[in-house]
Amino acid sequence: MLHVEKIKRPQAVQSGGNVIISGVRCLDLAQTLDCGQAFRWTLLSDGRWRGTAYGRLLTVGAAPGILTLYDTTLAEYEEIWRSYFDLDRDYTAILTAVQGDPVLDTALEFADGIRILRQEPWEALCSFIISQNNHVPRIKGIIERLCIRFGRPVDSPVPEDTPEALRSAFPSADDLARRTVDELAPVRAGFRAKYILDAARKIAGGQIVLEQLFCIPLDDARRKLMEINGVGPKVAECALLFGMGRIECFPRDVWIKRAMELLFDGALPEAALPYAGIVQQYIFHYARMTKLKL
DNA sequence: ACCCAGGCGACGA
DNA sequence: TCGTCGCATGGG
Repeated sequence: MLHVEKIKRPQAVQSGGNVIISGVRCLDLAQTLDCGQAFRWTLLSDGRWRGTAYGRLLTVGAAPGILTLYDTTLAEYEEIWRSYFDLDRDYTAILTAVQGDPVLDTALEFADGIRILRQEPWEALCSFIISQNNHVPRIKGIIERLCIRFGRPVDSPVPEDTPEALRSAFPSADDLARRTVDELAPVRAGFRAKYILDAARKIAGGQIVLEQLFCIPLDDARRKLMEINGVGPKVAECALLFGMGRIECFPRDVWIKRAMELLFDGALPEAALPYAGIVQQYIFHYARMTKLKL
């Protein structure tokens, strides 16, 4: 007997030069692109967002249940953006699974449109090396200057009004490995410059292969990343969560430490543990939005 | 002007 | 192993 199948997977169609994706749930672009997980997206005056990832420039807009990717193709959607926006993961099911704790539920109301983007591993690692002891606006500035100075031009058509920084891809580890601390000075990364170079060199030299860290045991992956000077437990956790799809990772920055102490008595609810990384981002966003103080 | 930030490494006890 | 301190810089 026939029955109407519930649409679980988003459906994408080409419409003129754009790709329109329907059946997209739990995606708020402002929350997702400006919640401190990625640093290369900007809000345009018309309400759309523009950013650069995987060497491509993208302009994206959203309506309830609909995501529109402008000036791109279904092929590029399948190659990059479907995974980037984590569209094959059922966030509704995750929200349902972790609900039940009154405090966590409050955080979820602030943040239930956040998705964990699947960023490039090297970009995530390098970005979170830069993030240490730093404010989000300044992290963005450093990454902008790094991309402008050392990144290669994006492999996409670039609209006229595009900010300079988005015209360049994130510089590869290979390209950065050849630079010196002095050459990085204009980026104004401070004491982090030497950390960026050590990371770039260990990856360019093959001592660390980021693609291997997607599926090996977590503690092995953590140890490997922490071979880099300037990568400790927090940065390693961020690289694994945001760059290598390890959603059980739980980076503890100052905001999360405050929230855990103040709101959760030190530990997440049991039901949240398999999705700790996603829940972490909900809590991070909630804590910052409410200026949570001890 | 001042505080502090999606921390980490070095150092001493 | 654990607490403390300096680090470069600049946004709010």
